[in-house]
Amino acid sequence: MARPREFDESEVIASAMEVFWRKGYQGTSVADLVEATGLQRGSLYGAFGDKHGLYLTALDAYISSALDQFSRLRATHDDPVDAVRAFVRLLGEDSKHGMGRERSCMVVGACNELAADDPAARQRVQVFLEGMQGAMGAALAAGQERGTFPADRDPVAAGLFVQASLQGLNLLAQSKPGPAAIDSFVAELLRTLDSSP
Amino acid sequence: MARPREFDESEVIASAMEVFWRKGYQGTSVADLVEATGLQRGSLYGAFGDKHGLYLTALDAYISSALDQFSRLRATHDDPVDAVRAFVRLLGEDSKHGMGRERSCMVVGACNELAADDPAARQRVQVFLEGMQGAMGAALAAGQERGTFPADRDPVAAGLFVQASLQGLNLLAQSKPGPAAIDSFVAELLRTLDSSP
DNA sequence: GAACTTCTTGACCAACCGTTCCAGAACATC
DNA sequence: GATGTTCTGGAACGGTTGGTCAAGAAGTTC
Repeated sequence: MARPREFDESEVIASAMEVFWRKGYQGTSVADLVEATGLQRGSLYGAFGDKHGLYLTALDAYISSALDQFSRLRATHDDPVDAVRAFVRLLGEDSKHGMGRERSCMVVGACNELAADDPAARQRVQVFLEGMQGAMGAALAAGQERGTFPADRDPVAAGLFVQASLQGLNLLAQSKPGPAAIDSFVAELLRTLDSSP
Repeated sequence: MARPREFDESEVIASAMEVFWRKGYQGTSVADLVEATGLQRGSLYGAFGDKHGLYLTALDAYISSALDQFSRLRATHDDPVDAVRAFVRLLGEDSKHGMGRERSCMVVGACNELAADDPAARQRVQVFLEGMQGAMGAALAAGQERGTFPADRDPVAAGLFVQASLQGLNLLAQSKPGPAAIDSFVAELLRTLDSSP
């Protein structure tokens, strides 16, 4: 044994995630990371390998926190379909708050920037998609048993649809068309949860 | 008058658009552009100012070609709602073809990469959004008069929703979950065009 | 407290970035 | 064919990039 680390690894990851989230992978320089985390280059490279490794670690943290967020909503809502609704509303509010600044989805950023050429990043995107769609599909299926989601719909397809459609919020949030557009989008998306085929 | 240009400007823009579309703004180096366009740096800078200017030009070309694409569909379909359906199907097929390679929406890329810090790019994104949503809203409103779109729905809100939701295709295309997921998404999105509130 | 291991720090590096510049080529005009 | 203007090609530039490295600091173990 020898000298222990002076930093809290999870705090460093959180700081790095914040920067990568806001500026993207290519838009973030190592100097940015040094400033954001408070660590020097040597420590950063010693702990995470390189910039790419740190990005993947930050992306993992983002993904599991996003999945946790939905799990918590399921736990605090009796009706699983209400949990889905709450999730959609929550992301809509987030989009309005950040309004064009940093509030988009980090996974979408990873997808557009890296997924084509970077298998490791693409695998993370897939984990996120499958996890989110699985959780949503399960919630809607549970809703069917409770009678709160139309019995004649396919819960898996609906879960996939909701999850994918939510990406439209990125476009609306970052192009700043105003909160009304976001509210309209959220309302239309919620509407699809109530209608039968 | 003096020596005329040896290149076709619109061909150069098309080549540049292709590269920017595939690799993003920051992911594209001037060397890439030299290779793709066949022009040398001097000519490139002489004709378009700088990398940023060339990008904006390429983005403009992409946007007007996308708007044209929908216009053509309107012209070739009697029922305006069918034109919307055809557009959705077309983008779905595109997503399957490119499968994770280059086929995402260039505007979404611009949005994620530049819109936050670059007013000129953000303005382009807004033009695209408003143009697309306006065209879709108009088509759906025309459908209402023809009786092919439910009279009790808001065509503007529905147009915005379809347009924004289509961005979900980027996620599905680039994370390669397979053609079945894309078909499922397209089917669900088309379904929303038929159901009343 | 001596020895050993690991962490931290910051200077340093080669490679690449976007951009500039200029000499020479190519055309239009007269 | 001389003149003037623009375009082309490629060398060159300073700045930034991601990544390395060595020396000293800080613990842990015995």
